[in-house]
Amino acid sequence: MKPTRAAQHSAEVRARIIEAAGEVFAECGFGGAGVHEIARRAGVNKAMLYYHVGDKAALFGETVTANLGRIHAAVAAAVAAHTAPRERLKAIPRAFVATVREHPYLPQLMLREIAAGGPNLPAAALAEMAEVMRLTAATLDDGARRRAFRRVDPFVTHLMFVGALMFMANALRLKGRFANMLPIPAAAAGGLESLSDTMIAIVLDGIAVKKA
Amino acid sequence: MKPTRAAQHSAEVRARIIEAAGEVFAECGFGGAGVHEIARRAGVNKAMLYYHVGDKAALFGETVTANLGRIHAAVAAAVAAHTAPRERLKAIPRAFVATVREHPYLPQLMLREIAAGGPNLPAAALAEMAEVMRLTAATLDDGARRRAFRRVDPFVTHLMFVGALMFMANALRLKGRFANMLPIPAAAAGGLESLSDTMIAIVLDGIAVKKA
DNA sequence: CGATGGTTTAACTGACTGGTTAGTTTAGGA
DNA sequence: TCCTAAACTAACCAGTCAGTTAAACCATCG
Repeated sequence: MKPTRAAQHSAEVRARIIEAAGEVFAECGFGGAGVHEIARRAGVNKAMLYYHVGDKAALFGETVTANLGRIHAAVAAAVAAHTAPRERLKAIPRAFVATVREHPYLPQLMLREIAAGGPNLPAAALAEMAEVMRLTAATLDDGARRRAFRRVDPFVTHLMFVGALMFMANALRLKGRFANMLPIPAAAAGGLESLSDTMIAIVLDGIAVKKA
Repeated sequence: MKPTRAAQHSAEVRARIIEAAGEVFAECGFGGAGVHEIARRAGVNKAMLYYHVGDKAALFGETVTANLGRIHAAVAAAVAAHTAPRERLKAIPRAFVATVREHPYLPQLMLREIAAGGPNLPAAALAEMAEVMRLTAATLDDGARRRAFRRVDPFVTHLMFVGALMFMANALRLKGRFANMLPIPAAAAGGLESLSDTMIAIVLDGIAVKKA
């Protein structure tokens, strides 16, 4: 009812802070990140972090929850946009990749969060994760009902997709340093999109030759 | 030529330090880890870290390289122990899992290292990684020659296996907090071994039903 | 015995950390 | 125009950090 100019500005500052926190936490980890640097990148005084958001842990929690929300929204839209099981399943990693393209620090942040074991993860963040997993499960179930998919464990499948994608997104940054010791892999040249598409193709049709 | 008692003791202290460093880096990340805590767990004075190994970055590099070496050795042994392509490929994630069972902090450490982008990774560590990837590639190539496997990108396949495994190993620690919001997944009850076996089965035979 | 050199220790330093607070500026309604 | 509350700042605090140093320990060997 009252989107006064002040309130708008306040929300914008808060958003800037959370975005900056995402970058810094992704680059340095929770322990390595400094609130001073977060304030610097957000272009605000350090005390404003505490005024608008809270202490370092709150900053972290807000950041992670916001990013999980983005992923959830993207995956939900992708699933809704397709009906054919195969295309629908393919769309899930693509939604991840598209979100990552907009927020390049996201995979780093997520990997760090998972590695940390989530001591600073609010329940809301867990709920977002569970929602996304449910979307994968529903897609797999729908595909199985329509005789397009075999019945596979949705929990394992989802973890595999997400884990592999997040890992790949981060591993890509090491590509340059591998140049001397490995033949440059074809699929890596196209970036994360290419890796993702190659992966989903392998998982859909399997590695083993089809038995007669 | 001179495994004097003193030199032996020195090597043992060094090993204790590197083991302790692995634990602490895994739990807290590079930035969050304190050299004081590493020394405490190793049961040595803080200054001994600098005497036997070096500064914090050196400690980290040595730790990561040592653990990658363990994985490399385990995977190499697993590949050598099997000849049938399917069994050989299955053995690779199992080797990972077995190594993780002996060193529970390993997946955490690896995930954090990948997330960090490896600024403290010595070339030796990269070389170990490349060697392991080559083992996967060789297994896939052998399987394809023997008409047991389709030709798939070995780079993507390897990253997918390793990424998914490391991610799952870490995600398992969140299992308890998901209990209220998700039906407890069957495969998760058996721990990482079960998840790994389920995953490899999915990837080998694919999600899609086989076309006639 | 005493000298030697690798090993270990406690004490210390200066830089930096997350977090607070007293006080100032700005916007908006009466 | 004045007043109030929100937004903001600079300075500061107490504690922690990685890293150093000088002195002491101790096994070995002449």
